[in-house]
Amino acid sequence: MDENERQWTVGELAEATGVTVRTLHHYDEIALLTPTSRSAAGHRRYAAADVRRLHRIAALRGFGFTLAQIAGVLDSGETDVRALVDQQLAQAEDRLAKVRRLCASLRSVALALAVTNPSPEMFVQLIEGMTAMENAYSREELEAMTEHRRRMTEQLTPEEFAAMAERRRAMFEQLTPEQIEAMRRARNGAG
Amino acid sequence: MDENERQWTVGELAEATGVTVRTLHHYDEIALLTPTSRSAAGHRRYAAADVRRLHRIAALRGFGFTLAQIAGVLDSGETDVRALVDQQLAQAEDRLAKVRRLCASLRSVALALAVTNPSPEMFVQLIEGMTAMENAYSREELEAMTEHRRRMTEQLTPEEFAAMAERRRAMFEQLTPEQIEAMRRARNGAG
DNA sequence: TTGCTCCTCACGTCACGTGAGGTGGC
DNA sequence: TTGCTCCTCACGTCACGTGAGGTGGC
Repeated sequence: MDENERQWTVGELAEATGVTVRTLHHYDEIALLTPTSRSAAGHRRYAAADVRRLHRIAALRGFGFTLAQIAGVLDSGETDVRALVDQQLAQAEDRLAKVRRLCASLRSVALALAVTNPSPEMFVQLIEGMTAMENAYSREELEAMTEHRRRMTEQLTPEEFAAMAERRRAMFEQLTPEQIEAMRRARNGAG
Repeated sequence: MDENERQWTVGELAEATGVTVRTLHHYDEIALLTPTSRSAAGHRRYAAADVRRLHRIAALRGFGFTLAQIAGVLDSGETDVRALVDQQLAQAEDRLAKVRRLCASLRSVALALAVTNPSPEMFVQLIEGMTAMENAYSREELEAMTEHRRRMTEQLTPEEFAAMAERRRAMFEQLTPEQIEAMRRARNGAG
């Protein structure tokens, strides 16, 4: 609009907003944020309108939207924002549940490792044992999900099965009952 | 070991364990899980030992480890598992906090959208407003993090600044005080 | 002989990171 | 003239997904 309007170079804009220069190049490449003009030498010149658009992009990114979704919202007026948010929320809550379980599992493993520093083999057996425990403690999930594990177990020879059980027992024997209880609580509690 | 030992083809193993055939191909490519033998025609033949290794891989993946880390744990005996778990836990707790905030934000946006179905422009302004609110409600973070936003605001002309404030005001005017309060609680509550 | 499974390339995904090699403005 | 910033390729990331085109065993 105004010839005297303040302009930004990529570097200036990057520094001012905290994104990288490469990110601005990328947004230009995919036509999400194209600078209003270029200098004679081909350098990008961002105007105030571009800066505002970048702010919007950053805000929407903070809400977990993909760049394609953001482009849709910013450029086409026909986006069903309600469906978009609902879908995004469902995804986020799904991830939340997963990350919670992961944290609980890792915390209980860390707890076990705080008292012993096992060899990698023992560590792997601890993880396997916990994975088995997890399955044992959510029956419905186990039923519903698959019979994979059981089928796999059936396919093992009795000798293999016994060896597996023995390794697992040996692992848990190293822990005190209190530790095992703590692990269980960590797993089932505020997941 | 035993010539009569049960063997699996890729398809059988995939079906039995719930991973895809492509995943098994991938694990073979990166030498994470190489079938014990191949048939005359070059078909992969997995033995019981391979199946056990796949189980271990799956268990470790469930704990969020990368394939490279898993290879390290399974193949080299020198891995510092304690450091590995601590690092993984720190990462997971970080993600947990982020996903929690994201969920809270999305829930409050969904709440606002439950009463009105705004145009994409209004929606973007709502998001921007919430981002601003978020910053307003965690002073220390704002101080600590950067002055980016403030610098950006300073770079706007007074007219632009006023227009921004006006748009934001118009957006919030559409909401009842109760809705705004609920949004605040959603943001600050069980984050 | 017909299916179904198996094989090996090889490009695509998502949002950039990271050089490589060269040019322009103060 | 020296730096610093800018430019455009173009490959790499991570864990596979998805065809493409062809072969092998029941």
